Amino acid sequence: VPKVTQEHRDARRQQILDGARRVFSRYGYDSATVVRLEEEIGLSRGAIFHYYPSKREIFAAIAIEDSRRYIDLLVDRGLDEAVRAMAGESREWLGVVLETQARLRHDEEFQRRMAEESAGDQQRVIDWFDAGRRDGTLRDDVSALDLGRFATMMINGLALRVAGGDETDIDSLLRLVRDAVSPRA
Amino acid sequence: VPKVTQEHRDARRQQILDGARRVFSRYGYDSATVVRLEEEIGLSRGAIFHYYPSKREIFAAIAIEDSRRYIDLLVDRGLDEAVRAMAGESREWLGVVLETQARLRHDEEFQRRMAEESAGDQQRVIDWFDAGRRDGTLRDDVSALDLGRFATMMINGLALRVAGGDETDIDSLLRLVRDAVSPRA
Amino acid sequence: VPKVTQEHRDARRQQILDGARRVFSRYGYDSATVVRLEEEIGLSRGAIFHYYPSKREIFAAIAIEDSRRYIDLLVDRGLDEAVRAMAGESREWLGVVLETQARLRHDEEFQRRMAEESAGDQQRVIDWFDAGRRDGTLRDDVSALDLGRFATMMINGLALRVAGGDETDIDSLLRLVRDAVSPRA
Amino acid sequence: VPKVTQEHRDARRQQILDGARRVFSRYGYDSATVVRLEEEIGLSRGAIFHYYPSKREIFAAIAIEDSRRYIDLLVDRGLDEAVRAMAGESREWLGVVLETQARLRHDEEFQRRMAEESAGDQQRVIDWFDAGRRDGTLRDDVSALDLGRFATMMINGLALRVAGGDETDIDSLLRLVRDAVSPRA
DNA sequence: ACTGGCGGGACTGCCCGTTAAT
DNA sequence: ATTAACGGGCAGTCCCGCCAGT
Repeated sequence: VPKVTQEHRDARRQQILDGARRVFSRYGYDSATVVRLEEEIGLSRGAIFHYYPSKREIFAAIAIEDSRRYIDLLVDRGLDEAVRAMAGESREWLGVVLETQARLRHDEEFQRRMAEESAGDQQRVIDWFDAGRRDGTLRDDVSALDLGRFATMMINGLALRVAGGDETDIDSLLRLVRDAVSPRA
Repeated sequence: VPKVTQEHRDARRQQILDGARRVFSRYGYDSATVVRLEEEIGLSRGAIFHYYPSKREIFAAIAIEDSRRYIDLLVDRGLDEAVRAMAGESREWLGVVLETQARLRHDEEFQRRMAEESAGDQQRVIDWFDAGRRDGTLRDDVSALDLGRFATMMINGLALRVAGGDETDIDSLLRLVRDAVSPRA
Repeated sequence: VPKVTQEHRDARRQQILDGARRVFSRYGYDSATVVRLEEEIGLSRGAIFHYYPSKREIFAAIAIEDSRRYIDLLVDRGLDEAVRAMAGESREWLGVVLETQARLRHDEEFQRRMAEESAGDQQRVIDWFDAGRRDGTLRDDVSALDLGRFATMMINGLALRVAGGDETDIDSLLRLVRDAVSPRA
Repeated sequence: VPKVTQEHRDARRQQILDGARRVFSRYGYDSATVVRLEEEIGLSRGAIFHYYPSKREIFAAIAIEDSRRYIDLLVDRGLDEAVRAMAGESREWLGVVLETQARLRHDEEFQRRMAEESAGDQQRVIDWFDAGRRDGTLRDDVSALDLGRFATMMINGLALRVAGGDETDIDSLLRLVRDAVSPRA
């Protein structure tokens, strides 16, 4: 009769996600073996698979959590702040962003999973860009959809840089990005 | 089929690289098993490992070949044309670009290998941007190095999009990129 | 079958060693494939490699176990009894003695492993011969070290014979050995 | 139209056997890969397999050659000289003696091959010991067969020592052996 | 709730011998 | 006679997930 609280369960799930995030980021999905997950998380195989049915599901949960966090950042604080925040972010998070892209490319099942889960999130991004176009802070000769695509490309490209360990002059970068999306003189 | 001409050997090596590129791009490095390589290349294990000592070396050879091709494109035809060409490029190539980034992040040995191999290539990119700044086609309030970084980020971000199968309005994208790197009015 | 007693684990380890000994002895180290180990031991790859990290380590464990047993025999019961016991021994044990010699010759890593492990055992043999020389049961015009070497050569040679399946008249052999090591008239 | 002499062919066969002996002795039968044979012999795969149908046959040829040489030594020069010569012999030869014993134990096909080939040789050894018994240089209370067995055991044991790289005081050893086989006072 | 023993599939790379070509 | 490309089998071992046991 174990009888544990919901809080305990939630804490365990978060413990698993946090440990797993570090491992996925450090080694990549395939080299993130279950043994490494056990070590980093501090729980046994059995416990981990008690909360999540498979390694893939653990990764999906992390991917969704982090993707949502990135969109919140953009919508709440704006592109400028979002880029700046990301550049200063932990390499763990960025590593997961990129690993997610890799899974999306190669794992159809995972692709479906994420499409379902993040449909609403995509819309929030487009809405945000649309609002910017209407209030004059963003150029309106390019569609909100294309602006969104551009922003995502930037972010992904940036993640690739930072996660790869390369130096980046964030101010120069922001100047270029701002000039790309601002209304033309 | 021994005592064969150098042409034959070169053709075989290219056959291996071309088949392997498709497999790496389609499945990712780890899921590109040797069985899949055999099937796609059309040669047996024995033949493949006769020409390359390991799967890793095959991948490295492809990565170097493709990286060089991407830089040639930029230097010879300009950023605009390069982006346009890439967007229309085969998903195989883009897949390898991204898979290369992933290996760079997780595989230190591979990282060293590539650093040695591509030292000169990096310089060519910076030189090209420097020339653009001096003849007034690129803005000069941002260093050539930072312009190069921005371009690489864009390219990588684009690769991520295209390889992921997403639609992209290339003209809108180019307008944004051009406005980012052009001299301010 | 987890959370199991220490007895269970010890029994499993012994089960692995006993099965493996038969296979190593029957086929030799290289031809003792993991499949054959699985069959003879009656456990899966997963189970076997759960207890020992590699085939080499399994062999080392057996070699150490058997080497110790042979020395105990000599020290406790004397050369005469030891030879007699060995000649009547299972071919498994003798096979391992010889396979150990082979590994020692070709596998430097294994050589180091065994040297560390059996340093003390070598001394026990020399001490035993030294005691024999002093109490007059062994000749004293040859050093204890050389007597020990002779005995080991005998034993190994005998192992080679018995393991090879050849008949041996053990009484004749013992007469020769006794006359070799006894004090001269 | 190659047109080579019989001398050329014989030289090639000897070249193969000599190189292969070194490799078999150094690495053991299984780890003596064909690549290593090629390197040490200085001929290509094709050439080697042109003269011998398989690796196994090369080894058998060496084993027979060396076994005959060892018996010649005993019969022509006596036990004392034979032991002394062996102890000073190249480790290559001794290595092959032991590797032969290993093959005999594990490879039935090889066992048959050698039995056929060396039937006459065994008889020569027994005859030699029988002669020694009759002319009084060897004890006659032990059969020639058992004396032969003892000698072979000693030789094999010695080979094991020397090939293993251990030091041996050959004079002490000879004293022990001589006292074992000489007529009792 | 949590542990860890265990099964069995799959991976890369090595190895021997054949054979087309010179 | 000699080369080396090539096929394909097989080796060790790692890895995920299941489930018996506490």
